Amino acid sequence: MDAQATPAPERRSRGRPRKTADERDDGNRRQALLRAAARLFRQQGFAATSTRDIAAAVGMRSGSPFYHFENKEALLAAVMEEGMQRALRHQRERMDAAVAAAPGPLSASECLRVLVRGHFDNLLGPESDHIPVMLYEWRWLAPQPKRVVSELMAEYEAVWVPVLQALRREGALRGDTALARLLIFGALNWTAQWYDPEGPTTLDGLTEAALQLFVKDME
Amino acid sequence: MDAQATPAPERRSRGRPRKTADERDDGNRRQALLRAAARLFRQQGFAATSTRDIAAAVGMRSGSPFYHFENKEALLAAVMEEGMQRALRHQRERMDAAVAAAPGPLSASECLRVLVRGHFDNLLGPESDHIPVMLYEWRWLAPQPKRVVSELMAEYEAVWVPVLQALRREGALRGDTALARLLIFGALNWTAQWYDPEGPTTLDGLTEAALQLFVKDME
DNA sequence: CCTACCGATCGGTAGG
DNA sequence: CCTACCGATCGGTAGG
Repeated sequence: MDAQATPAPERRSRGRPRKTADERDDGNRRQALLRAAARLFRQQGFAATSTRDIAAAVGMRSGSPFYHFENKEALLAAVMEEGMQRALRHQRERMDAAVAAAPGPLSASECLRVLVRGHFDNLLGPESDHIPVMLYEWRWLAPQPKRVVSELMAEYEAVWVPVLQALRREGALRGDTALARLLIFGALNWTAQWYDPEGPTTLDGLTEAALQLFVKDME
Repeated sequence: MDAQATPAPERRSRGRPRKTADERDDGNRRQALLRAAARLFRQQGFAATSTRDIAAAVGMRSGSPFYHFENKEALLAAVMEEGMQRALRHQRERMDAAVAAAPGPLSASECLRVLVRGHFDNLLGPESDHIPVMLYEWRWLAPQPKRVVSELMAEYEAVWVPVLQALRREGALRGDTALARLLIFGALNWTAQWYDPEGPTTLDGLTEAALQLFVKDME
């Protein structure tokens, strides 16, 4: 069964047109794989997505993703790490922009609004597959990248802590702030399950709904 | 490769001890499969759990689950349907008990407390694998059971609607109640990702934290 | 990055 | 419910 008549490896011209130099070898093939992996891991989950699916999505053959990534887990790790890096950058940019635009210092609830709105961008905006993958496919991450991504997540969440504590001092938030933070992130992260960008609610509207729910004494 | 010398099917005595009459044929084998499936689907996800894993968990051979269930999807559907039926029953019992125990009528925030506390039982209590499976493996459910389970979920959520509307009338909740409900369920459902029953927080404590976060003007 | 594989595993079935 | 399978698919690799 193994041995069979193999046709001579004749040099037939490829079906697909040859790629020009700047389409190839950019390392943008790697980027294309990452984007496709993020989308498919989100749609179907890590376990149900084959490396063949990912290869096909970018026009490669089944073995080729392994030229760019050591294995399937490494692809997942790269998706999550890139997602978290981008989310962190976006969080910083939004916060800096809000501080720069405000006439005076930002109130704690204004800070929270900026953080929540930015989180919705990271979670639900365009090119936002990476973060839902990180949240919902976490169990498949190998121990080593798990530590790396955990630290990035801690960094992301650390920005929220003083904001929540300030709200608590104002009386706009009650109870344990650590539990409040976990519950708030739950409410926000769960939107990835039901939010429809085509629906009537905008990300700004969603942000207001969240603030009305979490923060007391809002004018 | 297919044809090979098959040893005569001699009647050798089984390695496992024979089961007594009341251990067998109860339909409790079906129940055992459901429990094992719920646990494994929760731990590893639907796609990564093999029917062999489930069979082995209850001491069956690889083909035997298909004597009880038509296919793997039917097992998942049964886990979710049973989980939702039990959750609904538990919700009704808790609510009835609270009404019976109270001296007067229940306030809206007292109602919400009962609902939240019961939801944590359904999600995090003992024998609570079914509901997290339903929440997190939803995408694998076939269209027909999806309709069935959807209706059960709608029934479960419908109990919350008048409670949230009453809170809104009191001023204890602001903004759109439909959005508030989705955000609240998100906060509650996400606890399945991080809550540790061995940790310092009890389900009662978690309930209080949730009510402090969601409900304004709590004494 | 493709070709041509391999060994392992999986859902499911026929027949008893 | 077990035995003994099957066809399909999967992650990954050697060699170019």
